[in-house]
Amino acid sequence: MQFPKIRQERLSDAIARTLERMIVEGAFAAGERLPSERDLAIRLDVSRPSLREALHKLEVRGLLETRHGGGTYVRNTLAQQLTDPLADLFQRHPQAGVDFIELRKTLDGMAAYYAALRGSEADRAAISATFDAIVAAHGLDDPTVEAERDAEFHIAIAEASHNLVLLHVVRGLMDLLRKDVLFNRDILYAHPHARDRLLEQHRAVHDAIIAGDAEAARQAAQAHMAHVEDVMRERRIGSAPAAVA
Amino acid sequence: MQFPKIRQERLSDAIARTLERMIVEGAFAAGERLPSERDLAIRLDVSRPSLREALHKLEVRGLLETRHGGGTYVRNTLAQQLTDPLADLFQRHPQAGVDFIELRKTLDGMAAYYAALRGSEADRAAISATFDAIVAAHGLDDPTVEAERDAEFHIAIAEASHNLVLLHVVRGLMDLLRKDVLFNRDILYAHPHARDRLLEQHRAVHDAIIAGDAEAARQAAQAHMAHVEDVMRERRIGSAPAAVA
DNA sequence: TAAACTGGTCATATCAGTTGTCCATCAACG
DNA sequence: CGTTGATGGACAACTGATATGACCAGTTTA
Repeated sequence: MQFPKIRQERLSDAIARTLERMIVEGAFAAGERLPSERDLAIRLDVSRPSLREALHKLEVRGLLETRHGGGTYVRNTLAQQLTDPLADLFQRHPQAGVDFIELRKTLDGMAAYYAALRGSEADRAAISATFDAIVAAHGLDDPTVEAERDAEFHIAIAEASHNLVLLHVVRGLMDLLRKDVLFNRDILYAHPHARDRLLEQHRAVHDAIIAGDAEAARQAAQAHMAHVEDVMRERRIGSAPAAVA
Repeated sequence: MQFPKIRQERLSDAIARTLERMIVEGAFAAGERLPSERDLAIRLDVSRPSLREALHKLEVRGLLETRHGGGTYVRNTLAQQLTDPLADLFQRHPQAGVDFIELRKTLDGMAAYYAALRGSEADRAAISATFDAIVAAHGLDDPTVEAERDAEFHIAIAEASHNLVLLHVVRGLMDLLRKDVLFNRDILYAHPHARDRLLEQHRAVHDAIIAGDAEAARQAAQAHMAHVEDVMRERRIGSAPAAVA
């Protein structure tokens, strides 16, 4: 029988992992200075030498840079430092990004279907609110705001489906997407014309759900993801995986 | 800004968690004697006092029982000891079992569709092998064997879909199912007539995939899960959730 | 019935982490 | 421009966790 060797994690590794996750999740922006070592140690409830050991590890990996007497700063290029196992899967399998979209086509279609079927007035209000936020973001120069509203729109639909397991899975996948490990979503929103197209697709999904037309909602959601899939495939032709993922 | 307190796990807790997972996953059956402390300590690559501390924790929780000079044994009633977060979700939401099946209807339909579309000769051979194992198990009195083959059949189909993300999600959900936290699957297989029906449905899925008929495969897989869903709903009427979950 | 194997206990050594202190550098302010 | 405060850098001493090794008591097996 196979027994796994037990490896106890060093405290400094646990600290490093926590700080890395906080950086990835946006708690600290690139270029931002971290709280002082003394302050961080108190907040994380660890000793300063242990914290310093962790900070050193992150610095060695290029995530941070420290200046004697000046503080500790977050460096750029964070996305590719991720260590999440699923992210690792995506990174080791260039095909996985397309697989992800393919799965989402099915899941989002299902979510839209049941949202149209079961959504309450409150659900429809929430979906409309997130769609209105997309429309508002559409007028901005910065495409990342619209991309973020996009994620919120899909979560609202999954919530309206009233299927807890689906919501759990969709949330997990969207959280991964938010970390930008699948593909650079900004590419998707880079051109205003492309953004116009995405907005129309979102509008179709929204209108079908509000109208209570389950099958139309499913079709619209799947058409939307099929379009995203096509863009994904186009982008991959001639591109190194690293440039996209 | 909110900072999580860092809590380093004790070695004995890590050992306990590993042993618990092995027990839950069937590495040790109820009533079975564990390897000796000296042997386990070597295999897990930890010291004997640390292992003993872990075993003591599991004994206090009722998972194990030790006899001076006689060995350490696995006790019964393990399923309710689970701490997996998703399992906790299911336990706190009696509706989640039906949600799970509803999601699987979509995921299994998708898996069957792509398995029929993309499956290689090796994939079809693997699917046929697992289906043959179901047929062989069908003739046995013990329905749990057939239920286990059922899970392997669905995993083989997900593998044949050649979508890594789908496979990952399906594996995760099937692993949860294997832990029996969703519903007592034995109910599903309790009556020979019910088992006959499930076998026919599996056969329809198998035949459509082997024939390369993607849409028929999807329909068959979804019909199968719709039937399971119906049985789930019937069983829930008049039953306390705990009796089923 | 004795030997081997098991669980039970514990002294000692080693290692990881904490506490506390001090030094060097840098930034802000008067 | 000098001083002060805040920052990173370093380390000795201490504490707690874990490992090593040895021995005792109970059970099983040959």
